[in-house]
Amino acid sequence: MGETTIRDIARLCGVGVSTVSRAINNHPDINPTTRRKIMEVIAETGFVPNNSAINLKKSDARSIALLIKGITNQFFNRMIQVMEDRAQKLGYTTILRHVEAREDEVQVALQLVKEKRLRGLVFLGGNFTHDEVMLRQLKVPFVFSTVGMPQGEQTWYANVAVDDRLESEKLIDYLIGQGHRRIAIITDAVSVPSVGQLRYQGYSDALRRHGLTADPKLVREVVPNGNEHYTIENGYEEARKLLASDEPFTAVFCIADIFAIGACRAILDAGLRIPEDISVTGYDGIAIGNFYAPRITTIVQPAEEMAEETIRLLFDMIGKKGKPETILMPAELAVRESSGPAKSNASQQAAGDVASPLLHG
Amino acid sequence: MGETTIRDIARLCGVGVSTVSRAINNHPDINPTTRRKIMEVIAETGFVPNNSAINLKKSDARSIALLIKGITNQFFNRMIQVMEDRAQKLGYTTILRHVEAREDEVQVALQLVKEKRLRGLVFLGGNFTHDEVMLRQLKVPFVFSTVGMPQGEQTWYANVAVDDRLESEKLIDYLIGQGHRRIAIITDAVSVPSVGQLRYQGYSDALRRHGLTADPKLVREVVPNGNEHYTIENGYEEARKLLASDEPFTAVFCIADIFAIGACRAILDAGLRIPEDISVTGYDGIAIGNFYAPRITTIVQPAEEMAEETIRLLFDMIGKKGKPETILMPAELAVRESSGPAKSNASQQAAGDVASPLLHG
DNA sequence: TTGTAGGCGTTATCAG
DNA sequence: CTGATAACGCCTACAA
Repeated sequence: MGETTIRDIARLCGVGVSTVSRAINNHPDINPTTRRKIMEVIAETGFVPNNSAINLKKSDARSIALLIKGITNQFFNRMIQVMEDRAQKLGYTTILRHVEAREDEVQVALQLVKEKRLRGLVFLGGNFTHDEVMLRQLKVPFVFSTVGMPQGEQTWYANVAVDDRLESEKLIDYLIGQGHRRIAIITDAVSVPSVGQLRYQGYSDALRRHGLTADPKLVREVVPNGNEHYTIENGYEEARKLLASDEPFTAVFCIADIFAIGACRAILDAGLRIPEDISVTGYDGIAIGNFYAPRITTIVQPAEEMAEETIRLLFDMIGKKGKPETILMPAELAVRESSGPAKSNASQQAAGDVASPLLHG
Repeated sequence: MGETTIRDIARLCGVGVSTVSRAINNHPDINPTTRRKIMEVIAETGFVPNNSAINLKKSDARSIALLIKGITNQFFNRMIQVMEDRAQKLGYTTILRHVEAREDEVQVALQLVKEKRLRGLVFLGGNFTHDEVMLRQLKVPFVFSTVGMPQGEQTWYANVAVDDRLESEKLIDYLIGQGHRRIAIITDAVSVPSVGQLRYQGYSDALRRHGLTADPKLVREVVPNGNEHYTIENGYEEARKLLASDEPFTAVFCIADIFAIGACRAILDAGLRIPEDISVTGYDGIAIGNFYAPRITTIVQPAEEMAEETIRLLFDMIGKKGKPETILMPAELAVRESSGPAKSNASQQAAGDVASPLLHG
């Protein structure tokens, strides 16, 4: 026997299928008694309508989807809440879809739009190098949010993000202001368009502006292990290598808080102090960064505001009122406990000596 | 114009729909030339088959679903990887579905089974108090994994979990062995069936066994803020209240690592040292616990093994070879930096004095 | 090797 | 108010 269908219910109640359908969907023109009776049978039977059939039939779903890349990115949680709330107020249903690292989000989007008859969608996170041909095939409005984009570059699609490059510069400016000159960076691939690249550029720009230059020996790219780049372990590992290289530095800029936490642990494991020996800074403003010991100095992205702008932009486009815009939101430098003034050269040398035995042991 | 369909492609290629279908699904009996031509047109057009229609049609999908409750639970990531891998090796497709805190996972399961013609499913996390009537309506095999269940209680459905009660006892035994007598607990609702309850019972049992008694003033239940209980913030808040109460204690058992991290921060903020003044322990064994400063002493659940057992059990049931079993896996007590010997009563008092000004200030 | 037709479960239209 | 019936887009016998 296959699953129970709406016809079984109809037969059981001695009514037509359309009547059952009306009962299920709260249609107005149906006898309350009939309705009650049908609902009773449905409850008894445990009948559940087949979603595929519903989707297939429906032409207008009044729903949007949120495609989330990077399940572990705690930063998105708050944004999702806000977006769902706003969409609901506009009478829309929100479909959440987590996209695995190996999946292509545009491909997923294409499928989902067909399957669920979406009115629009939001890409949360992920790379921003997309196959334009595929993207063009998306016939509904969409917004890239929190994805980042090359500074100044104009795109034909909507984009809400923090100016990664600028904010990184802000952070490096602060470190330089604290007397740091040898500043390391732990980042994601700098050679492919990504937030990693943008944040690296900001770092590099800021150094140059101050007459300094990015020392390749202080630039560490995490090696993708498995399919998730942004892990504590990766941050730990790169910081460890940095320390083991004996290259002197007084601060390390991690392009994600999650890296910063790993880096902190590596530094502590090497017997060094934060921030007295080495300052550590992150980027993102995730919750845990403010609970770590020491609390992580970072760039806090305005999650709620970004979520609101994203939804506003999307619905402007859905309502034909708006065109794709690029919106750059301001972020905030939160100076906390993991950073401070650079130590003098002399003591820096001493710290290196202390660390060495541990590192090579 | 509606979306392109398989018929449009057929017309464009001057062939029948079944030929297109065959091309798409890699059927053997089709002329390679025809096939290539069709694929070309599909690529040009950007045609994507409608999933709803496919699901509706299919009677056998050879797929299972993983229903994940608690998006933030990093502990699940590794388990999911393993499960997907094993299922794939068995020729099955895995569908991942994140269940929001407010959603009922059984309801979601019921829908999904119909929609996707699932062969079986796994519930990852969530409460274990389920509507048995609804659960019975699930006509495919399913396994609750990492959900926990009352000790010794036999269920009619399959279950893979760590013996939460026993493992908690183990942890408390260790603390008592370290000389701790006043041990606080930060837990989730103890009055509803949940891992929070089980772990609380283990705590309480262990104390009793040692002739101690659980002091209600040292039992803190997190207050659900929003819909996610397991947050760092909640751990922080309860620890803060505990400290503010001036009730003396030398250790705190947090029933989740995520609480432990919050608790650590609260203790450090109060000017106390870990573990010299207060020992902190967690439960779960999530990655970040081992990178926190101090590293968190905890119960490490065997993620991989649990995942394997879950899949084995599920497929035994799918293949009619097996019946629902309850499998309790052993977990490991990882003693790390956040716990140590209890301090003597005298110095404990002193610490209280130090902390007071900060707490009441 | 290819095309035609029927049906998957639901909703909407249109008569009764 | 209620009940047939035709789509929705795809797959799969079955026929050619």
